Amino acid sequence: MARKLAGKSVVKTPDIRAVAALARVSIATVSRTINGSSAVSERLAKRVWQAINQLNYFPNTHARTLVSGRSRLFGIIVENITNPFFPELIQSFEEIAVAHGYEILVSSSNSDPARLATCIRRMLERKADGVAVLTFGEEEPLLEQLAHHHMPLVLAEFHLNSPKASTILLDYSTGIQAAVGHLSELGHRKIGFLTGPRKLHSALTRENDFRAAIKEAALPSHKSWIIECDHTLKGGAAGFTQLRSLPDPVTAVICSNDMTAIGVLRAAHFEGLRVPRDLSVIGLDDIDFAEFTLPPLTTIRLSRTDLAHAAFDALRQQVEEQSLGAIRREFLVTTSLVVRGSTAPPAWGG
Amino acid sequence: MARKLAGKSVVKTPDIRAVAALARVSIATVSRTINGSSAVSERLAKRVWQAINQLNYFPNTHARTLVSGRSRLFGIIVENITNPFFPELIQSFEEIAVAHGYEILVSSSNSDPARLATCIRRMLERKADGVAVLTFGEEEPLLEQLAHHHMPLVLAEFHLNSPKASTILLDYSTGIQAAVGHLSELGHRKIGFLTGPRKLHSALTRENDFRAAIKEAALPSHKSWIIECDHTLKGGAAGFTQLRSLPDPVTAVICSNDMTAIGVLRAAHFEGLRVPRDLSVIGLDDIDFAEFTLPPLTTIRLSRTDLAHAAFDALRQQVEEQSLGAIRREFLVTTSLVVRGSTAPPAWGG
DNA sequence: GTGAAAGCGCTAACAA
DNA sequence: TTGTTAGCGCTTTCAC
Repeated sequence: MARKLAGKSVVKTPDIRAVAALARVSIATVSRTINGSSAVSERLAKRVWQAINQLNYFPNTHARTLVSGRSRLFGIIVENITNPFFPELIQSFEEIAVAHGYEILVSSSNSDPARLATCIRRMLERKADGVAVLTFGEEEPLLEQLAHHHMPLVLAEFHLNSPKASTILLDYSTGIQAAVGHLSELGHRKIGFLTGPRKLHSALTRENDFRAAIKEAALPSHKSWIIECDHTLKGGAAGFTQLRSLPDPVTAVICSNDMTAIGVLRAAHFEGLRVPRDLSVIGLDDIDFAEFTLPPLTTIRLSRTDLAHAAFDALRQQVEEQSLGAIRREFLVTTSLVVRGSTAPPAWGG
Repeated sequence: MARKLAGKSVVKTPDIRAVAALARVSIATVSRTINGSSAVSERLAKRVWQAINQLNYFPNTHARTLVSGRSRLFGIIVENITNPFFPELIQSFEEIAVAHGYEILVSSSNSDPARLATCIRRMLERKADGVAVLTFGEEEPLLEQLAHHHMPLVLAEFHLNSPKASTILLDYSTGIQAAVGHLSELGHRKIGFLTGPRKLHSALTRENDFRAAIKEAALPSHKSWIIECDHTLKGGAAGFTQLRSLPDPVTAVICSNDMTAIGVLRAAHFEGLRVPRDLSVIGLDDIDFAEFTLPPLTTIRLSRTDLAHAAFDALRQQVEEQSLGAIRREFLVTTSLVVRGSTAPPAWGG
């Protein structure tokens, strides 16, 4: 039907039959040669590979998926592709996946349950072999749906009660403790915290780890020193303003992510405050930009490559491990402090 | 085989036959109802939809693709997902695509021909219905391969001689002229330009447009005022250093993209220069960050949503338009100047 | 070690 | 308007 178009015959892309014909073998032999699924004599294998190269043949993944039930497609759902942390994460995940012969389906939920529902539906329709849910969010009810379809899953910071779900544990406390320790050594006593949206697990965990670190360091704390922001640049700027209006301002602030911290840097500048002289600022993530802010941002590094690796490994184990039982269910990714230029001893107060 | 696992029978995801059986119609009727491909009586359609909902059925896209030859998959290849311009672009493209029932396959070439080859191969294997190549690059030879497979294509700034390829023209000159005009009005006479890698079409075009604008404004020009950078933060910083070492330094600089400009901002700060008092800086792209640099970046805006729309429309026309001939082959996306805080009259020289 | 043949779930041509 | 049926390109029994 599409073979003749305006009288000009169109070359059809070669299929397994064309290869078989050229190599003078059966299509089964071609399939076996490509997949290495069972032994093929060297003589025939050679002829097959020759034919494949000659025709520039590659298998139709859809046909393959249809019969084998495996798509070699991994989904990755992130919170917000517009926060540089996530592209960097996706980039790592893609590299690893492609190196292992997988393709990826990217979606961002934008912390919107309706959008997440669409994402999930798309993953289901495309028959992803597994999905990494790196939204750090509060949309668990929806995830039940994925689990219900027996979709291998890996979640950040959340346990789903499904035999096919594993969890990546994020150890923020190591990095946060280091940050509080660093500030304390510098002489700061009054340290604020700009959290992310509290509906996010990750934000809540970070906040709790901060509280614990403050307590452990025997530093004073005050309710008004912890302010809920939204992990965006604008949110950080707004948070700063709120922080400054306090009767008894802090001398240092730790932010739930780098975007927030960068927002603070900017707002501080506009209000005439010099960082770090008048205020020390620490971020969390260590996005590529962090090194290029003014001043360069001291931050708690959360490795994207570690996270991507953990996510991919978890998924692959679920999918490829037939020895059910030997599967690792929990993966740990840790954090560490990177000291740059946005922290210094307090100029006043202390 | 997978139906019995540890003695527990697993529910198979429903197929079209299950729906047909439940609705007491043929599978063809189910297919027709879903696709609206030909009229189905209301009575039966209602029964079908009921069955679909009851079973929570959705079609298997792979089977669909196999028989129809259409995957409803669009590829998008970008230059570097780590430059915030591209995630913002991908986000727009994804939104539009999903709204029209398409899925997207994201890849980044990193300006590496070998990687681009892999990307192309992946698009071909997954039988993308079309690919938007937004690498702004110099990898045309490879694209011939895509064109050769009759893959509908849309390219930025490059004409491919294929009946299935269309082009998005980027009008940088409007924005660049405005930038030069703005600087000139401010009193600047010596304006530098930090280009991107010259192997990129876009970088070369921007540079040429800059030269033309300078000429038109009757401003002086000097070979050493144009420096090749690489569109990264680090590259911008390096470019700045080079610019400062000139015997007769410029008072303003336009950068080929925002990343470069942000790198300049940072390097200038470290060398003790104040922007914009000592140096005016203009970027290009207007990434989300541009508003949050110190000072906020004056920049030439290139709309991601416009670009994404153009790319999607171009692709969709190629794929869905059967009336060959009525297809638009060229799309135009324009640029404009956004004045913020990184430009001011020159303090000295002028 | 190799080939023949039965589908995977769906669309579309053809019949009724 | 509806149903029957032939594949789409591939993997995987099952014979040989």
